[in-house]
Parts: sequence; C-alpha cells; structure tokens
Amino acid sequence: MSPLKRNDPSFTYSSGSEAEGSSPSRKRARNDVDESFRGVQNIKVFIVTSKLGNDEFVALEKLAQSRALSTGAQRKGLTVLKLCNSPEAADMIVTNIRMRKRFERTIDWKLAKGKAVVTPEWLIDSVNLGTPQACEAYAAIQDLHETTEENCPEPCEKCENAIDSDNEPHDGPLSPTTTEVDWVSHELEAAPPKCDISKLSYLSNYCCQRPSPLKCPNQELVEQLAVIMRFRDLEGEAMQMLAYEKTIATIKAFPKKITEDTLEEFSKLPYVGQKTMTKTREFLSLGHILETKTILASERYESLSLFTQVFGIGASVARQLYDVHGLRTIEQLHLFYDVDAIVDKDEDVADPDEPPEFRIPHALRLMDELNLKIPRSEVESIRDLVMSELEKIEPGYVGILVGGYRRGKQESNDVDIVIGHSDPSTAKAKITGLSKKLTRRLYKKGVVTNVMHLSSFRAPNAMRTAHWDSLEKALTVFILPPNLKNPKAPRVHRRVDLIFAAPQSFWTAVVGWSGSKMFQRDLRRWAKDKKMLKFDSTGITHRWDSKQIVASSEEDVFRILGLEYVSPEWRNADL
DNA sequence: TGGCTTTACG
DNA sequence: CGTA
DNA sequence: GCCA
Repeated sequence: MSPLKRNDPSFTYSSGSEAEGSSPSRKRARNDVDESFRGVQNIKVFIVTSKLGNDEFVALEKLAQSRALSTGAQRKGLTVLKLCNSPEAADMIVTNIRMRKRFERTIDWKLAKGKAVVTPEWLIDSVNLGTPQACEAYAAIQDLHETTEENCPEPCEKCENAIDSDNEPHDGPLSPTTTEVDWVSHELEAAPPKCDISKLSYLSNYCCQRPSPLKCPNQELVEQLAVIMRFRDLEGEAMQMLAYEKTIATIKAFPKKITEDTLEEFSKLPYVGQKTMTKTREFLSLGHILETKTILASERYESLSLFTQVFGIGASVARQLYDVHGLRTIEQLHLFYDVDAIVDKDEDVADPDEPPEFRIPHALRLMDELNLKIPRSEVESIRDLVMSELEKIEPGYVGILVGGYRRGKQESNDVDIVIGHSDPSTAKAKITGLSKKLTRRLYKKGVVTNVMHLSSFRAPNAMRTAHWDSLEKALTVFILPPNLKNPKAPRVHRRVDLIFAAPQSFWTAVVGWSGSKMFQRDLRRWAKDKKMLKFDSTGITHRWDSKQIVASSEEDVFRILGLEYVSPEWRNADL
C-alpha cells in the first residue's frame, strides 16, 4: 500500500488525551466530515527553534499552517496540524537537533519521552503526502527512537499488513475515494521549503528530478508493461528491458490518468515512443496489452520467472535449465541440484564459528521463506536487534533502515541497514572490520544463519579511486529469535544486507541504498552528464582529479549534485 | 548508429 | 554469470 | 526501445 493510499478520510492518533479508540473513527463515512468537525484530528506540534535558521523556522511554521488550510478547503482531510507555543501542550516535537545532550538543554528529557520527537522532514513529508507519516523514519534523537515510535500519531494502525498485495485495487470500503487525484493536487499545492515536489517536473528526462510515488494513477498500465520488461530480461534482451524500465519510470511520475484526452501529452513524455504508444492504446481499448497476455500464458515465462526467483540463478542460467535440461518446475530443480544431499552434508561439517556457504542448493531450500514479504514491523525488529548487538560491542553506532522500507513500502523483500558511528573522530576505526565482527557474533547467537557475501575495506590499489576503502557490506540470511510475547509465531528466514559506512561515505551510502534502482541510476547519469561528477554510494568525486566532496547530510548530497531534494517517498521510479 | 550507471567480488 |  |  502506498503512503498516498493512507490518505484515508479519517485517521486517529493514539497519544493525545482526547484520542478515542481508533478503529471506530476509521470507519466513519467520509460524508460525516464536512458537516461537523467531530472526528477531526488535531496534531499539536511544537517546533524547536534552536539549530533552525529563522527562514527555516518560518517556512516550517507556514507549512504546518498551510496544511490545516488546505485540508479544510478541499474537504478531504481530517488532519489538522496545530502549532503550539509550549512543548508540554504538544503531541509532537519537531527539531533539527540530533545530539541527545544538546536536545536535553532545550527540552526536558522526561517530557520528551512522552512525545514523538521528529525531524523537520516529518512535517514536510506529512504535508506533501497529505497524511501524517510514520515517525519511525524521522526520529530526531537516537535515544528517543522507541518512544517516538510509540507516541507517533498513527494514521491507520497496523491495518496495512492485513490488507493486500501490491497488485490488487486498494480502494476498499474504508477509503471510498481514489487517491490518485489526491497526490496530483498536492503536487500543485503551494510550496514546502525542502522536499518541494512542485519544483520537480514529471517532464524531466532524469527520474531524480521527478516525483515518483509508490503507486501512480496508471499503475495497471505499469504492471502490464512490467511483464514485458521482465520477459525481455529473461530472454537476455538487456537494452529492451532497460527501455521498458525507463518508460515505466516516466509513467510512475506522470500524475494524470492516461485517457483519450491526455494521450497526446503522454506521447510527448521522455522514453515514450511508438512501441509504447501502440501498447498503451491497446491497454486503453482492451484493458490489457496483447503481448502481455501472450507472455503470461506461456509456460516459458512461468518457468523462467520461477527459476530466477532462486538466489544465484539469473536469466542466463534459467534459460539453460529450461532449454538444455528441459526443466520446468521447482521440484525438478531440487532434483537437478541434489539439494538434500548437498545441504545435509554441509550441515554435518558446519563450523560453529563461521557461517556456512550459501549456494544455489541452500537458496532453493529456503526459497519459499525468502520470497515472503516482510512487514514493516519486522523490518524494525531486525534493525533493533542489530543495533542492540552493536551497542554491546561499543556504544555510539547509528543505523538507518534504507531500501524499499525507507521509500514507504508496506512490505519489503529484504532489509537494508546502513550503519555508521556517531563519533566522527573514531568512526573510521570503529567501522573497519565491523562487518566480520558483527556477522560472526550474530551467527553464534543463531540470528544469522548464512552469509552470502562479506566484503571489507580493500588495501589502496593504484590511483583508480581514492575512497573505495569506505564501505563494507555483509549480505546475510537472518532468522529472528522466538518472540517472548508470542512464542508460537512462525519465524521466517529473511535476507538482510548490512552496509558499514565510514563517515565521509555515510550520506551517499544512505542515498545510494535507499534506491530506487532507477533513481540511483539517474543520479549517476545526472552527475556525469551535467556536473562532471562521479556519484556512487561510496561518495561524490570530481571526474578530473578524483578528489572527493563529502556530503554532511542527505540534502547535502542533492545540493552537491545541483538537484532539488527529493524525499525517499518520491523516489519510487521502479515498478 | 552508438550508448544506455556502476564495478568489485566470488 | 549473478549480486549489491 | 528510445534518444542524441
């Protein structure tokens, strides 16, 4: 479910004193709203002025007020943000301060524990997305992370996991209106200071200049094109696949429903050419694309798709298994790879100190589990577990959940965490070698069951790049320990990627690993084409002298690249 | 018609 | 070749 | 498959 979808007509929050049970009010019909303001949710916000420029403060203030106005005027939201003059009266505290000590000098610590303490980005994103965002990603102070999460105003508590897969229409009885319209109007709305999507344009050739929501008004067309894209990939037609990826990315940012009326404007968008138009016309008249239907009906597509779901099997190997060995099903793969014999043998010789290898037979045995989606709550539990283990090694580590989770996806395929250290003077030493140290500890605890890949800082190698000694990563399989509250809850193996970043690479790593893939690709393309810079998750460098430019925040990365800031929720340029 | 992000590692 |  |  997209954050846009959470533009539910009514949401409640659990912290404030006047909050009532949230599910009754969630079910209230939209029509009740305009008449009386019963059920309007006020979120009281206190903005901490320290560490905010005056301009920033005024801008945030305006933002909060504009939200209240726009919801009222458009009669489609019950969310009203109210500024208040004292932190005591507030539900939420917005601050630019990150260090606990400095924060404590401004706000009483005990008081803060009873509130959600978030960064200004929470305010900005909540207004842009038209609904209060989960505070999780916006906790301003590391030590207040948990209480911030607990005290966060919830738009729709825990309903997401039960709802649906990504393919289904979302508009159930609880959200009678379409959301597509909603985000269009937000885009046209006035101007928040930072992630200001009105400064972006869906006409740009670079998706890093376009606002790309999780779900777009033409999502069904996107799904149909994605089938062709995957098929081109499976058949080894990489450039055709790339073309479809670009077309899809363009459509993801197109804010209007494609109809006969908008078809002409659509045809002028970048990466929309003749082939795309033919298929779009088919979709408009038939409700589907002809080639898509053919592909979906083919045994070849079905088998190749299945095979490539196995970690370690790509399109090339999948075709070989299909064409040369005549395999069609996963059962046949199990026999072909002799899964039982190989995995059993490996378990016999398992080293108690070092995690076992992870190859195709192991991936096949775990395939069912690894293909299950991961709810946000479990993503967070995994992060908490990793961070508490790091805390035991040495205090001061910081971790940010990145990947699809950070872009707002309700369910993730894997968990990505970028790990740094809060003390810049010792961070490099405290990060170096951590990848191995941490994975070994977690393996001994039984949390990490496999390590697919471990990379570490390399020794300086000639003059190619000056900074690749700044990222380590561990690609692992996790299984959470039994839940004490619910010991019988099924535990599932999960793919977890840990990225360890030296300070000079931390923010580029966060941007790089937040994705989406296409967004990342266009950041690099933009840096090269327009700025003579080289961008990747290890840093930003000049192309002529390889001298690194260090970014000190996520926004700084965009600033250095000469781009408007795009918050993660608007980086969903992939399917 | 050449280019499409990037590149080390197993 | 497959993975990030 | 689309673009410069």
